[in-house]
Amino acid sequence: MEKDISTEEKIKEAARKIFLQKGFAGTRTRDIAEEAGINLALLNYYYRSKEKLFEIVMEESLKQILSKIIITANNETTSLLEKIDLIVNLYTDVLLENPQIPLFLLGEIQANPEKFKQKVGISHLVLKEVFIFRQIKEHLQKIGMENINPFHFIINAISMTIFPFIAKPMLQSITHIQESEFRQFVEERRKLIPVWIKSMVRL
Amino acid sequence: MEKDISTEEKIKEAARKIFLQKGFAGTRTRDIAEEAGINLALLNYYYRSKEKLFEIVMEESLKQILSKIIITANNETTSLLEKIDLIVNLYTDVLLENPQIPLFLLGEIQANPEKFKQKVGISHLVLKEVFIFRQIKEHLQKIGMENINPFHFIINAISMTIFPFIAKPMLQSITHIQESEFRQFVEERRKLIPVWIKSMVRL
DNA sequence: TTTAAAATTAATCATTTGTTTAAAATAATT
DNA sequence: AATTATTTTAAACAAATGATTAATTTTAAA
Repeated sequence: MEKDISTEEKIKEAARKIFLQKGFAGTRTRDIAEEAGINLALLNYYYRSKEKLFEIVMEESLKQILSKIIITANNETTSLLEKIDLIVNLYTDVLLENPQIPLFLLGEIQANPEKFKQKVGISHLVLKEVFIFRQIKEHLQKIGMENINPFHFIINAISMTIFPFIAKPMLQSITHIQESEFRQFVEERRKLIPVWIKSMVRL
Repeated sequence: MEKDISTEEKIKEAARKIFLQKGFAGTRTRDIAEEAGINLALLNYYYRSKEKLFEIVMEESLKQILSKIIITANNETTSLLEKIDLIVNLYTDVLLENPQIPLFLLGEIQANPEKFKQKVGISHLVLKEVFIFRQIKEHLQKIGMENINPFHFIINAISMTIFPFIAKPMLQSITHIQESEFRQFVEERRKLIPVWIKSMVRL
């Protein structure tokens, strides 16, 4: 079936699985080797060090979670209305497939902020130039709410979409919720969040 | 000034500081000892093991973030309207003082779910018996939205309030946002979130 | 088929890290 | 003041862990 996958790839996938669950410090190279079904030395043979391997996983995860959304948010041809739908749906799709990514990324950055200062550093100004930012600003002026920071609504959409996935492990600890129930809950939110956001900005 | 603080307490406070930032696996007992300004052996002398010390920090953090909110949510004498205000304000207060708690707790649970299954395990049913749950349910019936899960609105309030703190390290990496700006942003949200929530449920 | 290169393995190394020990210093008790 | 209990310290231990080495096997090239 998936037998012709290279050793190199097998290691990266195993690393990804364990890094995402346990984080960098909580992961042992021996666990990665075992998960990948390879000899421990092959990890260093292909990737030099645990750190190098981690950086690859980290960068791919960052890309996975950011690239599409930034492109969508920056698209100048889609309206604010459709854009909200698109972003919520994009995140929901990615997170249903990779529910651990947000907690992994945010946790690693909190544990090691210096390491990421340069890596993902975008200037404060550049962020405000993302097109959706201007769209919200314009709309807020139209409805006489120009005094409110447009960033609030971006955070609202993202937080309501992502948070259930961040809280998932705790929710499962507290409530013993089933995977299917969780999925249904998220599918409901996929449709509800855009409605809520629109009501907030009177769209 | 704070010189008469006991060695035992010094260790716990140092442990708390480092555990919250680096997590259990990322923390070395030697770092705790150094932060506390004590001899390494004293850690084991007072707390037996790193694990025991960690459990204490963990439990206190859980209590810090959950106890007041649950009590508030379960109060039968405050209306839904004030309750929303209270919860958002309570969380904002706690998180401004301890911004790292959510990411710490959620990260540790994701890394080690089994450990917390029993520790914070409340039955699925019990959670639905928290009073605010019934209040939302009743209100939703009143406005003809009884088909929607009340839990959505609890998650909405919590996610919009907590998320900025969870995302703070990443926001700081990406945007180089100042501490004062962040604080102001959160203070704005303190007032806005209740308004948004109320508009969602037409209160 | 022979030879060179690449991939894999078992064993080992060096360092880190949680913990313990035994002695010394300090505080409390008689 | 003498004795006992408590606290603190420096040193060491044992296990864990990331990485390397040298030999072996497999694959590719000549």
